[in-house]
Amino acid sequence: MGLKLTSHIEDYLETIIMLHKKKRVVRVRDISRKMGLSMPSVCAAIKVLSKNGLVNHEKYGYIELTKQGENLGERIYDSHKILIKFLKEILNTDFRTAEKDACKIEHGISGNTVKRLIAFVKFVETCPHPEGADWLKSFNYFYKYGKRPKEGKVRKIREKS
Amino acid sequence: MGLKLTSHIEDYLETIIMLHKKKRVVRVRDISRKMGLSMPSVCAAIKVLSKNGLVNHEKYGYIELTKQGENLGERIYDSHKILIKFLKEILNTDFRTAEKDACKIEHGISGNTVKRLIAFVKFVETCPHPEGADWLKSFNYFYKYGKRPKEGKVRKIREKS
DNA sequence: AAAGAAAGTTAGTCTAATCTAATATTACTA
DNA sequence: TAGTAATATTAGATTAGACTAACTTTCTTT
Repeated sequence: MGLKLTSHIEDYLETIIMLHKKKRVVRVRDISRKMGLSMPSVCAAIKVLSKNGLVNHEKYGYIELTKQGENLGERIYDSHKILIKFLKEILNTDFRTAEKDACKIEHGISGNTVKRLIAFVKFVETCPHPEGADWLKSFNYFYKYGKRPKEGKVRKIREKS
Repeated sequence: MGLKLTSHIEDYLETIIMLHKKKRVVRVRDISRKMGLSMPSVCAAIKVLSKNGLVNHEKYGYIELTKQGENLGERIYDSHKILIKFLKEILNTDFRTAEKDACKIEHGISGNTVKRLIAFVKFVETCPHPEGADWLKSFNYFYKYGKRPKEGKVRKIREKS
């Protein structure tokens, strides 16, 4: 099972998955707009995806995901989502930064690391309240003031930059 | 302050910083070996770094970092270290995976996210023992068994794959 | 100090990913 | 349904980053 895609090509696949979830039908133009790339660039990428059996596409038609393409795309998209979650909900970075960073990070990261990250996010989310308050709130306090909150000290801390 | 480097060029700079810490003197061959790239590739990269005022290099000579190159390189290297720390010590991935993943992740990640990650790692490390045992051990238990350990249940869990 | 080995450079090629301009097809609308 | 607008494709250029082969310089060893 070779199938070596570049991270750029994976980006296209991920975008197709995302569009597919919303639109049911995906065209070159949609991808082009979403990714901010020219249509010829998209065309070229589609050809590569097609050659690798990840999409079906006949000239001037819609772009359909094959089963394989859907599987791989979902996997990539899952990494994306977990990263976003980690960046936004745990590190508490702002939305735009999280999106930008996730895109940079997600490719090439090993499956195992993603698995661990997923577990980690779950672990943190289900964390009991060890310090008399929510664990994540404690982190935000820590980030802001450089020290841990005293028992019962944490209220709401909104700090996004 | 423009100075737009590609992530590949940043990789070279980071390698130079790392070598510099150990060897005091850095040559093309060292970089080539460390990165597993040909010497001509390194030469080309050095030219770019040189044009951007990050290294001084005269033909057939050693490669010296300028002040600016050192500053930027250190910054990049710091991100690298914090990522490694997060991957290895918190997510508990094995050494090789951590190194590989850190390389993929580190470029393009925003300064703010790195700052938050640094704080996060510190926060976790200084975590009191809320569950009757070390927090990270609890995570490893959670990763392995999919549920939180009961009070006083966590011993050593070595699980690296 | 001369010869051979190691390191560094130059020249030229290749691939991936982008673009613009031009052309072709399909869709809309008057 | 004919004409225009939107979409898609092809052709061709550019850039970055890598390579090999060939050449030059420096180092080492006898």
